[in-house]
Amino acid sequence: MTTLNPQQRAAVRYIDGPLLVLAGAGSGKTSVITRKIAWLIEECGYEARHIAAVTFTNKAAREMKERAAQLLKDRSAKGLTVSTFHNLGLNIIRSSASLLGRKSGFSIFDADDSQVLLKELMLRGDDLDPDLLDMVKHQISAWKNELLSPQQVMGQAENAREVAMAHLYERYQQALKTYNAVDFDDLILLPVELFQTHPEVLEKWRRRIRYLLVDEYQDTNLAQYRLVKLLVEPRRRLTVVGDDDQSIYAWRGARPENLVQLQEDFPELQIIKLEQNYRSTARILRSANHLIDHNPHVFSKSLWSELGLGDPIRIIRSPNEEAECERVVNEILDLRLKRRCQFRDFAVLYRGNHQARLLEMKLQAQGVPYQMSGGTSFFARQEIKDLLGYLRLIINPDDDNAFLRIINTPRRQIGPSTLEKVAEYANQREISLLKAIGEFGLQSQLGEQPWDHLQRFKHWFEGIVRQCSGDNPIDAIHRLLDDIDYASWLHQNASSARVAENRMANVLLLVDQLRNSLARMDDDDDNAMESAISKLLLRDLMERQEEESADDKVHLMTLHSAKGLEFPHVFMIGMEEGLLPHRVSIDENNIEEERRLAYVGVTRAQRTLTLTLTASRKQFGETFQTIPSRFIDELPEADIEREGFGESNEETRRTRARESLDALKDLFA
DNA sequence: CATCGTATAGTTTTT
DNA sequence: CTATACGATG
Repeated sequence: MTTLNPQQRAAVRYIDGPLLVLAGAGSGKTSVITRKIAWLIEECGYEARHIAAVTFTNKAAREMKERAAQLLKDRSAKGLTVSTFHNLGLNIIRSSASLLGRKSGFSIFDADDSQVLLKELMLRGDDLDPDLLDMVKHQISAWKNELLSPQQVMGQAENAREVAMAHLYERYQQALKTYNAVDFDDLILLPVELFQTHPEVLEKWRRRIRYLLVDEYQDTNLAQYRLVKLLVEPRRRLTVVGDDDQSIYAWRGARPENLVQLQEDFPELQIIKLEQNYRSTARILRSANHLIDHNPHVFSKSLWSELGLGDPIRIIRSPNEEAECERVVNEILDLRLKRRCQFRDFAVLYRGNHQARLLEMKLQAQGVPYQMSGGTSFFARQEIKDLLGYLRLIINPDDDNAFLRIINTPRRQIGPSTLEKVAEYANQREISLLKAIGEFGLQSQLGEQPWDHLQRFKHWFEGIVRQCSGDNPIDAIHRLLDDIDYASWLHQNASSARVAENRMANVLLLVDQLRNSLARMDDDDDNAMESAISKLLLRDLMERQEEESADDKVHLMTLHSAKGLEFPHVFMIGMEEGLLPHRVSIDENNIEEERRLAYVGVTRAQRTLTLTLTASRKQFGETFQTIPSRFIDELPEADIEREGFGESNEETRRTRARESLDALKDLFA
C-alpha cells in the first residue's frame, strides 16, 4: 500500500464536518476517496452500508468499488454503496415508486426514447414547429436539471413560444407517467421531489446514508447538488472531491460554481488542496499548467511532479486527415518497439466520436488491436434497441414506446394505419397499446387481417412473458429470439452476412450479460429481472464487458470519456480550430470549457504526449484549409517540438507529392 | 403494407 | 460525401 502525502492523509482523516478536496489532475483523488472509505469503516466505526460514494460514470464507480474492496480485503465492504448519481437516483425511485406514480418494472427512457416521444407530442400538438425539436428537448432537460416544474416554467414564460414549450414539458412529463417510464433527468429530479414532499422517506435515506462522498464534484448540476444537500443535512458528513479545471459538462447543466456555493451553504467547510501530481512528467505537467493558466480561476493551484523532465510534447501536422491517422498508427507501432511497451499503454483521444471512424480503418489496416469505449455506443445499434424494446415491454406493459419499436420488428404485417387505429382506441380508453390489442372493443375498428395479426402477436407475447416470470427468464429470451427468427431478420436487412452475424453476436452478448447480471443477484430478489434490465438501460453492463475483455489494445475515446483515466502514451488528434475548440463552442464563446477539455486530455498522459493536426480536412465532400488550434500556441514553447509546420522545400515537396498521390487514388477509387 | 428511390440535412461532448 | 427520412410505387 502506498503512503499518503500529508494533504492526502488530512483529507482522509478529517471527518468532523463537510470537506472539499481540491484535487488537481493526477493528484491521487481516487486513492483519497477509497482510503477514506476504509478509514471510516476501520477507524471510525461506520458500517459499510451507511457509507455512499457517488460518481458520474459507471467506469469510475466500478474502479472505485474495486479499489475499496481491495483495501478492505473483501471483509467489510459488503453493503457499501458506490454508484453513479443516476444509479443512486434509480434506487431511491425504486424504493418509493408508487409515491411517484410509477409501478415496479418502470422503463428508463434514453435520449432517443425521449426524442421520439417529444416529437410525437409536438406533431400532435402542432403549436410548436417540429424543427424546434432539438432546441425543445435541450430546454426541457435544462429545466429538469434546474428543478423547474412545468408550472414554474409556465409562470415565468415571457412569450407564446415559451408558453407552448412549458405546455409541452407538462405533457411530456404526463406521458412518461402514463408509459410508466422515467427519463435520465428524472433519475435525479424525482428523488429530489420525493424527498421534498415525503419527509419520512428522506428520513429513511438519511438514516441509511450517514457518510456521503462525491467524486468529480465540479460536474454536479443543481438537481444533483440539491440531492446531495438533502441527503447530508443536518449532520453534514460529507466529503466532495473536485477540480474546477476539469469541469467539462457545463453543457449538461453542470455548475462548477457549486464548488463556491458549497462554501456559502456550509460555512464550516474545510478545504484541502492536493497539488502533487503522481502521474505525469514535468514537461507534460508544465504544458498543462501553462495551458490552463489562460483560464480565469476560482481556486488557484499549481501542480508539481517528481517524475523527471520527460520527453518534449510533439506536435505533428499532416497534410490531411488520412495521413494524420496513418501517422498516429505508425507512431504507435514505432513507440511500441522503441519503448518496449504494449498496445494497452496507448490512448488516442479526440473531440468527437466521428473522428474515430477513420482511425479505426487505419488501425485495422495495420492489424493493430484497439478498443473503443463510449463510442457511438452499443445502445444506438438497431439490434440492441430491438432487444431492449422486447425486454422493456416484458417487464413494463405500459411502455408504448417499446411496443411501437418492436410490434413490427420483424415484420408482422402490422403497419402504420393499423397502429393509428390502435393508438386512437388506446387513447380514448386511456390504456396502453399492449392492453388495447387484447380488447374486443378494438376488433370492430379493424379489418380481419390486422386484427388476426395483432392477436397472434398478443398470444405469443403473453407466452413469453409467462415464461419469463418463471424459473429461467434467459431461456424465455432465447425462445423469443428463436420465435421471431431474429437471425434471419438481421441477415435480410444487413448489407453483408458478416454484418448480420456481428449484429446477432451483439444481441447474444447482451443476453449473456443479462444472464451474468441475474446470476450475481440475490436469489430471493423478486425484481431481479427488473434490476438487471435497469442496469442495462443505465448502460452499465456492456461497458463492464468491454473492460473485462480489454487485453492488449489501444484505447480510443473522446476527451470527455477519458476523464479520470491515465495512459503512458497519449495522442490527441484533430488539434485544429473548429474541432478543438469546437466550432459551436467558438460561436457560443465557450472557449474556456474547450480549454479545460484540452487540459483534461493533456493531463491523461504519463510519459509522452503527441498532438496531431492536419493542414486540410474534408467536410461534406469539400476540402478546407485548417487553422491550428489556439491551444497549441498556449503551450510552453520550450517544451514542445513541432513537425510539419516549417515550409521547407523538402516538406512542401513531400506534401505536394502526397497530395497528388491522394488525388490519383481518388481518381481510381 | 413493404420496398425502393430521391432529397436533404448535417456541424459535440453523456448518464 | 453519407446517413437518414420521407414519399412514391408496386
